[in-house]
Amino acid sequence: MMATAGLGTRDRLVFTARDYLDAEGLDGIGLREIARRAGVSHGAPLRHFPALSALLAAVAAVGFRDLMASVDAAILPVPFDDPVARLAAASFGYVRFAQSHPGVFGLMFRADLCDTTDAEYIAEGGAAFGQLVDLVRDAQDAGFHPDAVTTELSGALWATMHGLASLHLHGALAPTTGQTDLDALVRLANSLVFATSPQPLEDTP
Amino acid sequence: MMATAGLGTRDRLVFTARDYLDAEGLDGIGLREIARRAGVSHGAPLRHFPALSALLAAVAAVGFRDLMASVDAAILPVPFDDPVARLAAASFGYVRFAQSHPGVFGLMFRADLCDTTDAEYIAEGGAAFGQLVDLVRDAQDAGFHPDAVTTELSGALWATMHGLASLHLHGALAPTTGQTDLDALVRLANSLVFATSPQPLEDTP
DNA sequence: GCCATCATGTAGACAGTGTCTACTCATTGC
DNA sequence: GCAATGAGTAGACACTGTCTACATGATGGC
Repeated sequence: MMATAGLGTRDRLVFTARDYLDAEGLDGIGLREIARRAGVSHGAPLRHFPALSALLAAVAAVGFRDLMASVDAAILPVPFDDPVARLAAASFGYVRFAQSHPGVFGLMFRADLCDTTDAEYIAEGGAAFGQLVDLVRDAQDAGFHPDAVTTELSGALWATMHGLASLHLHGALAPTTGQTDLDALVRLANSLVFATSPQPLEDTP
Repeated sequence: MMATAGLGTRDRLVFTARDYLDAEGLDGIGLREIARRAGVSHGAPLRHFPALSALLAAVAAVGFRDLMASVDAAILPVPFDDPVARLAAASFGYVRFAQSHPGVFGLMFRADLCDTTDAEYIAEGGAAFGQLVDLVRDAQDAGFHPDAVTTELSGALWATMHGLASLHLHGALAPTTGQTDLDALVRLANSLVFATSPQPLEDTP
């Protein structure tokens, strides 16, 4: 829960919505509910956003920043001289953000709720992908699939972690795989993708 | 578009909803809209389903059957004696279904729209995952990550293709990766996962 | 044959939604 | 001092899913 005192109405609406998503999830969020919790009338949000989808796009943009922070935190303890390990660690940062903020994470990829043409939404989403691309480029320089197109390789790796996070939040993985520990599935996916790199990671004298 | 003449009202509602999803996508679907298109009053669907979410769960169950058929069609031309190639081919069946029926595919993984406790929904979803597990088991017998837990390995592979399909439908992949051909990304993801199997696929005498 | 029962469909009501509009009020700039 | 603007309120509107009362038609028991 974030303190919203001292903020302007616009920012208070954004952070109220974020708090709602963290507390109640994606279900039941709406313009009137956000306005109620922010202590303003149901028409007030439309003075700051042209529609609900614009407000939610602003919330999603904050979510992309928080996602990048979660990835940063995950790779922080991994030494710079092991770029593949840093990339693998980023996976945990991604799914852990999805796990700790399922409402915001779900919102970020819902085009029917977010105005995906919003400039801030596009900018923050692009920055988050850029963070991944940088990690992938370093890994490629260290011998990880060096011939692949960096953005495409990034997209494939992104999809793997995004799929794990999405299916986990949907509740589809636990009853089918029998595995309730998402970290274990990430480790397995990482071992599929990273452990068998065509270029060996260690020097083999 | 499926002919709905001669069907009972219940089935006509399900197939009308499926036609709507194929034609218009997930946005704007609703109980009253389905009833209008099926030519019945807005209250009629509730005589056959306790709520809209139950009707949509029935639509999703049909979707799981269609998904299985798409995967079956994709592996059909691949010979039985190459289980890893069959598994790789299944990936294309999965994403191609998502591409050709984005509305139904999106619905199938939306717990806020579908009643995920519906018996038929659970049964068909489980059957679809079982189809994947069988393919994975055969691949493991042929040397593909033979030590992994089959259901967990299946979940990880499912997540990769599910993530590609989801992000593609969200429109996130094209502007970031620059790649508009989803099949190319599936090939790349497959090459990440399959090409570098720890056990060589060919005999190395 | 008749009558009760039940399944099915209709129409209206109700509470809820997002958005639009008219109105109020405080602040700002000239 | 006053016009103009930004911000907030309250009510309306069309729409939604669900509930209820009612009509109708088929079925089964006597």
